[in-house]
This record gives sequence, structure tokens and C-alpha cells, in this order.
Amino acid sequence: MRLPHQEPPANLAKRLADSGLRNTPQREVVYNALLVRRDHPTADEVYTRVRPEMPTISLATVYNCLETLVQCDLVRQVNFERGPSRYCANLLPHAHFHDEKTGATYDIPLPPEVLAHVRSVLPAGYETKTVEITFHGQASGA
Amino acid sequence: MRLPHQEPPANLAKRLADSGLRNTPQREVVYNALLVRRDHPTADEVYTRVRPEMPTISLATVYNCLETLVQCDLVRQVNFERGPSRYCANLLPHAHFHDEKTGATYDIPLPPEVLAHVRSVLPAGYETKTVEITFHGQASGA
DNA sequence: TTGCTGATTGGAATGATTCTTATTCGCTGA
DNA sequence: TCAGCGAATAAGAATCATTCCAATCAGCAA
Repeated sequence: MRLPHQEPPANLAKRLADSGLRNTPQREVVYNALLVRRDHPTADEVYTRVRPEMPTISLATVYNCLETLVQCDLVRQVNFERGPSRYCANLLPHAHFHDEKTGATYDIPLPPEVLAHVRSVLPAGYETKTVEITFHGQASGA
Repeated sequence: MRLPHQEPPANLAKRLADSGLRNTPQREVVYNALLVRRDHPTADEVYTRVRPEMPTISLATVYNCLETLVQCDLVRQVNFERGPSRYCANLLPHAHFHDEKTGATYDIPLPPEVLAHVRSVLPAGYETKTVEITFHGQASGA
């Protein structure tokens, strides 16, 4: 059984082409880093993870690649509490749980009916593309 | 009829005392600035709004006061998309709507049952204190 | 009045991100 | 295959929000 949120990396080239952008080795390794370890790394963390494989890549390029991926809708950029941005390759509807003790972030799947219910609170005249839901608290190991 | 989200500023002294903190003129003007104009200002905007009344206040103090107010649960700090933090004196449960065109932020009241429904997606073992819900889109004038 | 503690100031320092500029790359057409 | 062109990358400077720091300052207690 293939996990539905495991987008095959082949999508990258297609999505880039659809946006009129080129595929490059840098974009591939950056995207792959996000697919391989889905722990919401910062740009800097992606940078250090990617350098063993591509030692000449620059931090600026990592930032550029991440921004490109976000614009191609392959990656979600996540910000809470004024720290560095974090990046997330899970494209299924999900909320984030932010553990205030450890700082870790977990994906929480979001059933369509919950999402619909949340959207229903919007008065007429508010057109929304995306909804972000973030829980703050702490996750017990149990 | 008094609007339920209009906390009388008298609360400030009490809340500060409850936390073992002092009330100061700086904290008062900063808190008042948030009550008077509830448009989710940044620290810098609060700074410029407050200076006419208190020209000697420093930006660092504005940051300090805002942080204090947040810790006393009198003010919510809001972050989206890696801009400066914004501050919100509305303590009723509400979501935020962020207009991507104008950059404005609107409060969207959140009925308790919606909030409960959202919380219900959390698996066992996730203890949460706060939930943040942010819509991104654009609000039509109509 | 004299200390004491917490609060405020102003400026320096930090950290994440963006900008700038030069260089390189990859593709297209000759 | 080669020249030309625009996009992408690299390296470092610059920016912006925020925090830190050291020196006062204010209010209360002895």
C-alpha cells in the first residue's frame, strides 16, 4: 500500500515545467530532503542536510529553491511564533501540532468535514484559498 | 449593551498584580493602544501610535510591554507569513482572516462547537491549550 | 532617606531572510 | 557544434524585526 501523501519526486519536473521553470539538481536535492525526512526543517536545516550530497550549494540557493517549491504548490511553508520558517512536503489537508516543550511539529490529518465546518464560519464576502490550523500544547509519549 | 470583548482597561492592573508584576504608565498606554484600534498592529505601529502620548517611550519598552501583556493573557500575539508579529486584544475565541491583497487582518468569531469539532481531530496523547486558525484569501468589499 | 527590585532606555548585537552582482548553466537557433 | 540569451546559482552585503545589555529610574519598605 502506497501512502497517499508520498508524492513521487517525478512530480517535481512536471510541476516546475507547468510553472515555466527549469528543473535543476539543486531543486531536486532540496525537494528530496523534504520528502525523505518530514520533520518540518528550517531552511538552515535543509542546507546542512543537503550539503553532504551537494557541497557547493549555497544557503541563498536553498532559500530560492524552497520558495520555488512553495510557489509550485509542492511544499507548504509553515510559520509559528516568529522563529525561522519551516517547510512541509505533506500536501494532504492537515493541521499542525506544535509541542511547546520539545519544539517538534506533528502533522494531524484533517478530515474534509472538519475543514468544511471550519470554512463555514466565514461570512459572505470572504473568499479563502487556504486555511491554517495550528495546535499549541504538548504531546505525551503515551 | 456592552460588547463582551471590550475588556475594561481596569483589568490590566489586576492581571498584572495576579502575575506579580507592576502596573506602569508604559504598560497602560501600550495596552490602551491595542484596545482603541483593533487592527492587529505590529510592535512598530504600536510604537508610533503611542509616542504622541508618551514621547519618551522606547521601542524596546513597547516590545517588553507587549510581551508582558501576552503573558498575562490580555493580548494575543499573531504571526503569519514571516512578517513582524501582530498583536490582538480580542480575547474571545476567534479565527483570523488575512487578506492577501491588502494585508489587512480580520477577526472571525469562532462558535464553540466549531472549536470543539476542530479539537476533536487530535489523537489521544495530544494536550492542547490553544488553537490558531487562519484563513488566507481576499475579502470583497461587498 | 536609603535600599531594593523590577521597569525602562538607548544602543549594540543577533538571526533569519532578502538583495545584489557576477558568474555559470542549459537550451535554442544558426 | 557554436554563439547568444535568459534563468539559476553563488557569495557576500544589506535589511529588518527582535533581543540583549548595561546604565539609569521609580516605587515601596525599612
